Amino acid sequence: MTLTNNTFIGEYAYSLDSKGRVNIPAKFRQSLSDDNEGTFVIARGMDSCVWIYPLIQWKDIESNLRNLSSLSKINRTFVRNTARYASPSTYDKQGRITLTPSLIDYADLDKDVLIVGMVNKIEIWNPTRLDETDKQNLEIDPAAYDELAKNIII
Amino acid sequence: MTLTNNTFIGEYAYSLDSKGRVNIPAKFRQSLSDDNEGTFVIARGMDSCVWIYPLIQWKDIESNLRNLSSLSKINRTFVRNTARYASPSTYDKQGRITLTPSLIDYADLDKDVLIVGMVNKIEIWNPTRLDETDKQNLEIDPAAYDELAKNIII
DNA sequence: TAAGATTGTGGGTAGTTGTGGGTAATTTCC
DNA sequence: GGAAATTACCCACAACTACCCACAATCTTA
Repeated sequence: MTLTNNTFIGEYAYSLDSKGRVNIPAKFRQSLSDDNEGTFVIARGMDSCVWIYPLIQWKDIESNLRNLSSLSKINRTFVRNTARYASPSTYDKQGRITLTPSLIDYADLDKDVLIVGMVNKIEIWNPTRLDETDKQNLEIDPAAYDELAKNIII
Repeated sequence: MTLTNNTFIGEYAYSLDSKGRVNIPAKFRQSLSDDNEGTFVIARGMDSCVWIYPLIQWKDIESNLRNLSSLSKINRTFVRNTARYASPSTYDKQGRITLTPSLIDYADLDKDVLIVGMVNKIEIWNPTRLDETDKQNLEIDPAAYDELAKNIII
């Protein structure tokens, strides 16, 4: 049973093989709508993890970047930082995508990885790094949560 | 897998040979639409790097430059600086374009170069120069940066 | 419960890609 | 006009990547 198209929830323990491939959980693949042509775009996450977008979602980001004039320095920096670490990856017959060495290095990925559904995108983590990040986040400012509460009903 | 036509993302470590040739990453060449006839226009970047446009994109820029009245001094300067160092370059059977000595000098390129996809164009960097530029950009106004990011949901 | 289908993981192979260098054609300069 | 330098085109090879097949474990279905 899939929820909405291009929507990803849940957590999976998978493995990264010697060729830099990770399987995308079957449930996630089923959720990916056909117009993505089996393609994701992998990029640097804002935490030390890999972000995986459905292709059409990335195209949206891309068209926004396209409208930023390179005359302005801040625009150039923003476009560069966003586009630089991104690359498309179509899954193979087995449902795996290939990560770039640069991203594997950035997210400090080893054999065992954790795949996390983030609703509109997917995260790939080194389990240890995620633990650490979780612990740090316990110290999150309660006031920040209150602020967030204004924007979302759960 | 290619994204949209004439769209370039990702980062590649390539090398500039003794004849001033650099390979254009295969993914970038595949993204180049046929009406470009395998031709790019190389120009001075606004940072210390080389900018590479698909031919048809450059033609667009040309027509924009055409509309800048030469009555204004800044227009004249801008048009001159943009047009002056630009030159077309068709890639060879191996997928390489030849850079002009003047541009190699401007971007301070050595053997090892970094090729960066900037969505609508390509940048070629001396890796050391890019590092330096990255560091300088940390001093960029965070508020302005956030403002940009706010409009693009990533 | 048993048979069949699906899913995650590993590895082999053929084609592609990046890089170096050689030779012929073209241009530049005296 | 001819020599020197530059440029454009071609070939070769090593490294890498995409694609294919195989198999075990799990889930589905009758």
